[in-house]
Amino acid sequence: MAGEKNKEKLILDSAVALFTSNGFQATRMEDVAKKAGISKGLTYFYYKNKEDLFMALTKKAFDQFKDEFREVYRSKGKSGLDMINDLVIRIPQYARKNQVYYDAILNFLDLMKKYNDPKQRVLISPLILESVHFQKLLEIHHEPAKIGVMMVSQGIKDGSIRPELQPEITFYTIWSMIIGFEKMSGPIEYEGKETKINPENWQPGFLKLLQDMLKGTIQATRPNTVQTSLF
Amino acid sequence: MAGEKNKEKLILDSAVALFTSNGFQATRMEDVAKKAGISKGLTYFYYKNKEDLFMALTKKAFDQFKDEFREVYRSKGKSGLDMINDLVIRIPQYARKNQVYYDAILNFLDLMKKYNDPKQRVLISPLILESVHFQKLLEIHHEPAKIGVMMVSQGIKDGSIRPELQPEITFYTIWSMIIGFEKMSGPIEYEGKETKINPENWQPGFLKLLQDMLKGTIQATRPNTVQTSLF
Amino acid sequence: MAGEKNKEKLILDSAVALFTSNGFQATRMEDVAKKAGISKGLTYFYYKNKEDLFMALTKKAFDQFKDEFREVYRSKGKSGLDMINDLVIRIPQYARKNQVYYDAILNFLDLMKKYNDPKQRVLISPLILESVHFQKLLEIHHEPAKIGVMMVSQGIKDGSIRPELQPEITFYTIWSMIIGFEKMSGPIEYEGKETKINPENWQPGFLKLLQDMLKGTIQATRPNTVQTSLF
Amino acid sequence: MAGEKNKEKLILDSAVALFTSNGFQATRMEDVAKKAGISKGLTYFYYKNKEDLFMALTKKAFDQFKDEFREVYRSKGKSGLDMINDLVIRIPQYARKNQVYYDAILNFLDLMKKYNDPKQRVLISPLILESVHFQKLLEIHHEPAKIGVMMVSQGIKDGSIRPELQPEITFYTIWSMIIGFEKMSGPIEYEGKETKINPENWQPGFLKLLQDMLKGTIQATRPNTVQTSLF
DNA sequence: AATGAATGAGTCTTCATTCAT
DNA sequence: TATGAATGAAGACTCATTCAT
Repeated sequence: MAGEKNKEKLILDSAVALFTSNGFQATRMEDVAKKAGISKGLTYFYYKNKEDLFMALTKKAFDQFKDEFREVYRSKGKSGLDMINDLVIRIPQYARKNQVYYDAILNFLDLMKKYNDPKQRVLISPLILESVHFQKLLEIHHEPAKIGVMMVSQGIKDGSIRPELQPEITFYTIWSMIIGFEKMSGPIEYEGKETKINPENWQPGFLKLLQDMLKGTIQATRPNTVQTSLF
Repeated sequence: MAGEKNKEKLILDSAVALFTSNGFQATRMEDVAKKAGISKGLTYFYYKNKEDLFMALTKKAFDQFKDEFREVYRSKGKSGLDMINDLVIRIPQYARKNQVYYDAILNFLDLMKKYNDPKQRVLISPLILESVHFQKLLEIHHEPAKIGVMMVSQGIKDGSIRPELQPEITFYTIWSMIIGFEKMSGPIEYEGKETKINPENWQPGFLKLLQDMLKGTIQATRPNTVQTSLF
Repeated sequence: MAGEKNKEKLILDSAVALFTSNGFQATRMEDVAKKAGISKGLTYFYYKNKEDLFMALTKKAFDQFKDEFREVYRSKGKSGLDMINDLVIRIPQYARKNQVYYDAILNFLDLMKKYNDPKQRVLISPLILESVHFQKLLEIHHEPAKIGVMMVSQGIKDGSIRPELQPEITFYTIWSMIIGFEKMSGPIEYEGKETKINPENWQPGFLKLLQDMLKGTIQATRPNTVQTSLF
Repeated sequence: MAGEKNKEKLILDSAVALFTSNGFQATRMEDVAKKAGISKGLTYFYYKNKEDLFMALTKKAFDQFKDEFREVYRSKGKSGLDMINDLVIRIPQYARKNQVYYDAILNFLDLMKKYNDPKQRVLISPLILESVHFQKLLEIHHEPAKIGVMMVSQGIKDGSIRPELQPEITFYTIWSMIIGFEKMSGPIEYEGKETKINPENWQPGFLKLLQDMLKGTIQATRPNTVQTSLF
C-alpha cells in the first residue's frame, strides 16, 4: 500500500481500509502502520493518537460530504426540489459506499450532542477535545447543511417548494429524515420481501412522502366535503 | 444499592447507572457488581458476559419503548395524528431521560444493519450473536413499530391523516424523522439561539412539517393557478 | 448417567468420562456433578476437593492395575516368562483402553518422585497430601509390582528366566521398559510406516529384546571364534 | 537477573528458573517478566503466549538433549556399548539436573501421542499447535534418537553389541528403558534401603540387565545341558 | 444428604503510547 | 523523519469451593 504519496495521507487511507473491515475499536495502530508500510512510531508523528487519527478521518468525511452537497447544488437546470431529491438518493448511496466516513459523521453528531451538554461533555475523551482536527470540525461541520439550506431556499424561489416553509428548519428536517432513513434500513431488511414494507418499496414511499411535505398536496382526502364547501 | 430485589434486576439497574455515567466501554463488570452489592462472579452467573448484559439491557429498552408506544396508543379520544404528535414529543423526551436505553435501541438498529448484510454480519461479536437476549430481540424489535403503524392506520380511518398514505411506509418514515430529529439536536444546540435555527424553534418547525406531510396541505403554492383551473 | 448406584461411584464414573474426553484441568467440578446427575455441592460431600477426587480415581486405577497383574499371575500352566510376556502385551492394552486410569498411575509415579525428595515435596499441593486416598495409595502402590516380582521369581524357579537374575531388580527393569515403551508410542507413530521403525515392528522387536534379556542368549555374536575355541 | 544478554534468552532463563521452583501452572507470566527484569508486555513481544514460551523451552530442551547424545557419540575410543552405557548414566543425571527441561521432553512425548491420534489431537491447545517452536519441534524431535541409533549401529560394527539386533528397534527399546528407569526412581526411593530393591542397587542392576540384553549372555543357566548337546 | 446461589482469588492478554537511537 | 523495542495500565472471565437452607 506504500508509495510516494505523502505519509500522512497514506496513514489515513490505511486507517480507513482497516476501520472499514474491522471497525475502529478492533483495528490496532500497529496494523494501520503496517498497512501504510511505515513504522508504528511514525504514525504517532503524524497523528497525536488514535482519536486524533479518527478525528482527521472525520474531518475528511465532512469534506467529502460537503462535496456531495456541492455537486448536487451545482448541477444545472435543477429545481430546488430536484436537488433535495438528488440528495436523498445520493446520501444513502454515499453512506453505503463510504461506510466508515458516514459512520464517522454520525459519530460526530453524537459527539456534538455530548459536547453541548455540560453534564455529558466530561464524558468525551480529552484526546478528542485536544485534537486539532476536532477543533477544525467544530468550525466546519455545518457547511454541508448550509448548502442544503441553500437548496431549500432555491426551491422556494423557483416554486418547487412551498413558499411558506422556513429554509433552515426545513432542511434540518430533511436531513433528519435522511439520517433516520439510513438507520432504519437494517430492521426493514429484516422484514423480508413479503411484508408490506420491504427494501424495495421503502425508498420510493419515503421519497414520495418527503415530496408531499415539501411541495404540499391538494387535499384530495375528502374531496366531497371540501368541494362541497365551495358552493 | 443492594436490596431484596432479585439479583438479576439488581445487576441490570447497576449496569444502567454505570453505563449512563461512564459509557459501556468504560464501565467494568467489577464495578457493576460492586454497585449492585454483589460479587463479580455472580454477575457472570446471571449474565454470560458483558455483551449479554448489554443485550439484556437492550431488551428492556425495547420493552419500555413499546410501553411508550402503547400508552400513546391507548389514550382515549385522540386521533391518529394526535397520537403521532404525542409520539414525536414523547420519544425525544424518553431519549433524554433514558439515554442509555435509547442509545441501546439505536445501537441495536445498527446491529440489525450489520446482521442483515452477510459481509458485515461477521463483524458482530459472537458473544452478541449467542446472547439469549439478542435472540429475543430479533423476535420483538418490531413491536413498537407495529403499534406505530396502527396509529397511522387509525389516523387514516379517523380522517386525521391523508387516506392515500400507506401505513407501514408512513410510519417508518415518521420513525426515521424522529430518530434523525434526535440525532440533529446536537449540532443545532451548537448553533446558538441567535441563528435562524435553534433549539427553540427546531421542534415546532419539525412538528409542523411532519403534520403537513401527514395531513396534506392545500397547495397554497400557486393557489390561483390551481383554483382557477377548476373553472 | 444417574441411577440407583451409590453416589460416590456415580461421581467417580462421571469424572472418568469427563477427564477422558477433556482432561483433568479442563473438566469442571460442575460438569462432573451434572453428568452424575447430582448437585455440585454433593460432589464436595463425597470428595473433599478436586484433587481428592483425582486421588480416589488414582486409587481405583491402582486397584484395577493390580487386578490385571493378578489375572496374569493366576493363569494356569504358564511359565514366569510367559506371564511377563502377557504383562507386556496387556499393560499397553490397558493403557490404551483406560487412558485416564493409566495416566493417573503415571502421574502418581511422578508424585512419588517429588514426595521422596524433600526439596520437591513442598511442590505437591497440600490438598493431595491431605487426601485420604493419597494416604491409602502410599500403602498400596507397590502391590502390582509385588505380583510382578513374584512372576519373575516364578520364572526363575521354572527355568524360563535366567537363574542369576535378582527378581526385584529384574521386575522393576521390566516395568521401566513397559512404561517407556508406552511413552515412545507417540513419536514412533509419527515416523510413519516406511521407516525402519514403525508401529508394526516396534512391539515384536521390543518383546524379543525383553525375552533375550530374561532368557539369556547364546553368544552367537562371534560364533566362529567361540565355537572354534571349543575345539 | 537482568543483564545485557538478549531479552529473548533472558525471558527463557527466567521461565526455566520459575518453572523449576513452582511448576508451569503455578508460575505467572508476570513473575517471569519480573524475574527477567523486564515488563510484562515485552514477554508477549517475544513469546506469543505462555504455551509458546513453554514450547520454546521444550525446543531448547531437545537441543540440549541432542548435545548430550552428541557428546557421548563423539567421545573417542569408546565402543557402541560403552556409549549406550554412558547414555544410561548421563540421561538420568541430566534429568535430575535439568528437571524442567527433562519434564518438557517427556511432556512433548505425551503431546506427540495425542498429536498422532485424531481423536486426541483436538485436546491439544491451539496455542501449542500454532506455536512456531512446536512446529520446529515436529521437525527435530527425532534427532537425539537418530544419534542413539548410530551408537547401536556402531556397537554392532565394533562387536560390542549383538550383530543380530536391529539398530532402530534396539535403540528405541533402550530409550524406553531409560525413560521408565527415570520414572521408577520415585517409588523405589520410597522402598527404603532395607528392601531388596533400593536406590543403591537399582541402577547397577538395571545396567547389568541392559548389557545382557545388548551383548547377549552365555547361557550359563544350564551349562550341562547345553554343553552336553555339543558333543 | 442435597441443593445451587454466591463468592473472589487468580491471570492471561491486549494495545495505545513512549522514547532511545 | 523514522524505527521498533519497551512499557504498563486495564479488564474480562473462570471455577473451585462454601454455605444457608
